[in-house]
Amino acid sequence: MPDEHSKEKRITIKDIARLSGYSKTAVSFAFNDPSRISAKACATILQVAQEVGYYPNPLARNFSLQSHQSIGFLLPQDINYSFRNPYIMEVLLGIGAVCQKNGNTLTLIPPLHESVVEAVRCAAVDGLITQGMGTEMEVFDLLLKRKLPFVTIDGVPSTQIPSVNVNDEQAAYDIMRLVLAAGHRRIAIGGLLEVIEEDSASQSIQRTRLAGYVKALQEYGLNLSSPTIIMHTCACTIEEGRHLASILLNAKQRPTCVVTMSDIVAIGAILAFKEHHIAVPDDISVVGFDNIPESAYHRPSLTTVDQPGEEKGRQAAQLLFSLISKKEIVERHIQIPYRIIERESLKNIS
Amino acid sequence: MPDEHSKEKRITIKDIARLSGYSKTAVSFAFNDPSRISAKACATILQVAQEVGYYPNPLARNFSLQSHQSIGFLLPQDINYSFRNPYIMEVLLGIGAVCQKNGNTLTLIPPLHESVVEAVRCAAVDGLITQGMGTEMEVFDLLLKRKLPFVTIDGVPSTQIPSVNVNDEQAAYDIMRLVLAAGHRRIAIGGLLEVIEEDSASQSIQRTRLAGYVKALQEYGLNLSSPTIIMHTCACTIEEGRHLASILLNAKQRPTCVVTMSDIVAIGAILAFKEHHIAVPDDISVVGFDNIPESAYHRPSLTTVDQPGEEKGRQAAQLLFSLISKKEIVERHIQIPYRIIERESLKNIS
DNA sequence: CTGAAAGCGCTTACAG
DNA sequence: CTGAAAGCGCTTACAG
Repeated sequence: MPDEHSKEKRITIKDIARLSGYSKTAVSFAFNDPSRISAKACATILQVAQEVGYYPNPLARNFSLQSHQSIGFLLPQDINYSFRNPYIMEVLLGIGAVCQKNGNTLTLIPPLHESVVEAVRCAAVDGLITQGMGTEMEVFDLLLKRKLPFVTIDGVPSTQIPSVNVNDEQAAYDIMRLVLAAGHRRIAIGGLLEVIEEDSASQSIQRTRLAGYVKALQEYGLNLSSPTIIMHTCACTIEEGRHLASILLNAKQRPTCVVTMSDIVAIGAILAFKEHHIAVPDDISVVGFDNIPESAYHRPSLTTVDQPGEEKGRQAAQLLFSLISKKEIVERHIQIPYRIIERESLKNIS
Repeated sequence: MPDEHSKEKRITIKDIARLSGYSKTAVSFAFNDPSRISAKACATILQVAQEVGYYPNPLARNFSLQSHQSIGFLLPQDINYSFRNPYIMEVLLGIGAVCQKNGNTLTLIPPLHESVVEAVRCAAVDGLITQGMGTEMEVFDLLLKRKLPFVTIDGVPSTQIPSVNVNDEQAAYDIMRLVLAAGHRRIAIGGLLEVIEEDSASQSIQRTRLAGYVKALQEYGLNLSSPTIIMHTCACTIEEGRHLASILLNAKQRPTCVVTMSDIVAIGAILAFKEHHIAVPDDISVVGFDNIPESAYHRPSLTTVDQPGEEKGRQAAQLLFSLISKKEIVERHIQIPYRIIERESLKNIS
């Protein structure tokens, strides 16, 4: 009986109004715009609130204001993959830093019940950033329907969709040229290519990069159908890199160079080669993409394409906040510079 | 005039009710519990919703259900520090994996307007996980007032507060003993110690670890006041590790071993020593804490305490979800095993 | 099976 | 300066 009123029943604005003798309006103003009420009223209200430990319920507040004070980062894959990729972590850091500066939280949105679409439906955010999502995904439709502002990172730039990318085709072209110039002609290409095979209408960053590879190959009289060019689909994880290597080990004609679309895959492949006593780059060369910090430390260090994940995250978040606040957007398509990084993992065999 | 009604005005449940000829109740059921209405009603409603691209507003839904479908991860420091620490990333991965499994999002909560308290006030989550927060923080008061379930990782276990830790005192004791057994007597200790100095009533994991160090030192007739023992406060970043090293370089009597409370600090220190041509471990030994992946790759590899960040994150998240759903909790204080990892960075000088 | 209505806890134009 | 009241868009007992 004594703690009858402490019976769960969380305290609301109503209680504070009653307790302080002011209206709910006044209580609300005390917290949000004290200048609208007298100093005395404000003091009394805050005092009472303090005593009973009241603070406006964020959920109700957000609902009333129709805002979440949070943006989302949509993970295209299982979190166990995404989060193990240092490149994604760099992107995350960039996004997070901007959120922090803007007083927002950052909502990580993994596939819900294994469905990205489902996750987007339920996402309680003011806008979101996608990473590595192809245009084939119905996700974008949904986003447009929900009128939820969003920005893609490593998506395929289409005029309607705000994006942050490096020039993927050019970067892919550059690194493939480097490989070819080093004398390699038997080349394996590893990337998330299943998308491409399945649905020729769909676009993805892998396809964009592939176009760059092809352009370079053609200059050397090669193409994807050439007998010395092997393509193999491969998700963006270290294990898949290992797996890719093991497959190549068993190929009749082993390639002299493996071109991957991700450092993490390249590193996985190198590890597997090592385990099978295949020396990189002496027996086989490997090149990556991203230039994650590990690619410099790793032995052999990785020849790769440097793209600044953190900067991409930052720019994407800034763009998103501009979209949310409906500021005039100067440019909805941001292109970040990349650099080819030559290190140890590519050997000149010419 | 033609697109008068497309005038922003997002569609709501009301519109679907009107359009479909059913009530809002029916529309709601169509999405949440189709068994409560006729198949025909459901089909009609879903059909209409489909056509106009309607889906229940998550914010309103959450508000009505009084749930966010999201848990928070409270970052004690600037995101630029937290996110650069691989150990934190491991914890994050563990938490994230459980969120994904439970169909929740994970809200990253950086200090809001540089205030952790402010951040907690505004956090729109069903519960949260803190990492590395001392008991001195008013944050816990607030959490209790808001009746928000929470779990601490690397906090100081107090009976009222659910926690996930290794046995920090014992682990610290073990590694310090290892250092002493290797013959070291001039020892520098680096950790976030300012808390301790400022407020002796406060508790923190650093203090717990320090107690372990002291216990080991005493067995060798030493204590924190011994002239050969140097303490230096040091935040948990690679730069601070560098800074710590530069200070020790200038000490009159250089220590023979640096004991840090974090691998990232240890690595920073080693890098700085290297730059000053001080060889680790030949000129000076360094030991860490955490056993982040880098500490195995790094040259010299790091002697350290292995604590599984991912596992800690996972357990903390599972515990939190249990608290939120008010399941019977078997154990509110989880202790995870640790291991001392002996590698290259500690030299035997006896 | 179906729907009118209360309720979730705030914010904020509006009138006084 | 102050407060009654509408509104944010859902969910869900409850009555029919």
